[in-house]
Amino acid sequence: MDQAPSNKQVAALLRRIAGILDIQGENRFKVMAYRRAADNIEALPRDLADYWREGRLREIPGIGEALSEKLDELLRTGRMSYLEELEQQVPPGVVEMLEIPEVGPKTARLVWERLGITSIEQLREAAETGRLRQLPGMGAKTEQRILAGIQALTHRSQRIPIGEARPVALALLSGLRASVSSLVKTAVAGSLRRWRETIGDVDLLVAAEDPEPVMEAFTRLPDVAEVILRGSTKTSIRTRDGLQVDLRVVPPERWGTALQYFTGSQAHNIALRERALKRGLSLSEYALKREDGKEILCAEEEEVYAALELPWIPPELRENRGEIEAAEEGRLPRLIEVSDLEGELHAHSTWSDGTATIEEMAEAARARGYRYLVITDHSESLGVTGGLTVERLREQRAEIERLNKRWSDFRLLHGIEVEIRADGTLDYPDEVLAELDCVVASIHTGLRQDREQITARALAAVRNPHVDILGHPSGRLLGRREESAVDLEVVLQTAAETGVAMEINAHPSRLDLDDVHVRRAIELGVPLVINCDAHSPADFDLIEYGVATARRGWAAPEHVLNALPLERLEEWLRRRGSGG
DNA sequence: GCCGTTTTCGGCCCGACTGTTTTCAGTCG
Repeated sequence: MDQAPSNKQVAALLRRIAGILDIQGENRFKVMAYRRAADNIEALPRDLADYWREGRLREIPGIGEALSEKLDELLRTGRMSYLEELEQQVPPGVVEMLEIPEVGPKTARLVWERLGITSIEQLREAAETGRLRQLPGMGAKTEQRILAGIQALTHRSQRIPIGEARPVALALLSGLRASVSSLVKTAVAGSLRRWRETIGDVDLLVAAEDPEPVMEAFTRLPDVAEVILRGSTKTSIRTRDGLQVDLRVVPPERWGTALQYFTGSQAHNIALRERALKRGLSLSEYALKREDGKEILCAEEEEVYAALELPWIPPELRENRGEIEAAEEGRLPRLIEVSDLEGELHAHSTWSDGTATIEEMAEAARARGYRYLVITDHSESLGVTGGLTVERLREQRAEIERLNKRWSDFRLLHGIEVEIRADGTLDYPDEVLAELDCVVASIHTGLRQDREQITARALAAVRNPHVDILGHPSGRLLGRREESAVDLEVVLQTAAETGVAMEINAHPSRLDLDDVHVRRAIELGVPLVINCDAHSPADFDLIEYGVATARRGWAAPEHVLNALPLERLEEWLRRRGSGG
């Protein structure tokens, strides 16, 4: 085949196999093995084809003999005969039904075999005309649930960027705290607590002696549009803007096991429970249970990990990507924190498309305790942003020098976010870039170029001795625009040679680099910068999203340039040779 | 299907909620 399938595409094929096997009633552990392999392949920092070429497929967790042979066939020939064979056995429409919430493999198989239904549309008709209820175990309510599921599928609530989910979750929690006085503890759990870049549904956890008034208050919050299910300890609602929120209430003495469990990830929890079993313990959200049935209650999360002979593991690492092994061996990194940061290296002002003056931006940065700020307005060719001509750029430098006379505890540096043009050249000649303290090079246009072309552009910037940082390297906008076709592996390897830093753009619509490539960058020795790409003083608050992404990529302060004090940062910039 | 400081064979996380049930199966996370 001319182009190797993407990791996402391979994962989709494996999930398709899992779905068919599931419908056929295959061993559920076999089905799970395919799904787990799909998850692991999707989380790889490099193309599966790279591992294949290097003969390292079986080093990927969850890939054994059978799967490596199937993947080898796929990568060699572009086909997978096992899947083709399976697809002959179950109609595609039946597999599609698995996408419907409330419809699982048993239901899909039942309606197919007993009623000959082979599409979602036929399933809808059968539910509407009351034909489903003639099947064993199915009644009118199940028909309604399936119809609601099909409805939900058609305008399905996609995973939303964390930047949209987090404020909603925090608002619901504070609403709950305001209306119930008996809450002992509250927390955001699930993927939000792990700071995943997108959120499927929001998990909230409350410790209280009596769950009933909490449940009651929760379903009455003003933002609640629909109560999906209402139990004694678990309630799910949908907010007006379509976000599903699950609330669990637990007794305070069981808070530790509950918070651990509801934080996930599922893969991390499974690994932890397996570890518990090896120690003669069974772990659930309620307690650790010994073989004699005696419960060990954990009021704090630390106690859960301690019982399993592990140090506490930060939520951002809980993806079963080696964190349990690292914890066991005392190799957990000291993850970077917001308070480690000394400054910001990517900020705009009214000189281009920012909303605040350089002075206002500087004072805002200084008020946060930063020691430095690099002003990086847009370069000339990005016309819509009011990009700077060389002449304006030099006027800006004078302004920055003037402002710098005010502070002894803070310093403005003069930089640029220079456009990497569609032909791969930079927006300013080298001698202009050489005048600047710090150069961020970014791609904003021609993002749909093919892999070869756009990678060549990124490489040209990474190889330019005046460039210090590659800005938002993948170009993605979460929920709105896929990443460009750029070959990040090649870019990172080249950056490791030239010493150019990669940006972790903290804006929650970008989070670019993502966690997986942050970890790869660290592995290759590429320096990182966590930048807000601030266009206003309020944007500095977004830094927590960037720090969380860095933490998910196992970043420690020593991996991050803007954790350096000013003097050492300037030294680094001077050594880069862009200016200084 | 995978995997191995109890195993190369025999395990593989654990529980809530719902509906159609009179004891449990299916789905979800």
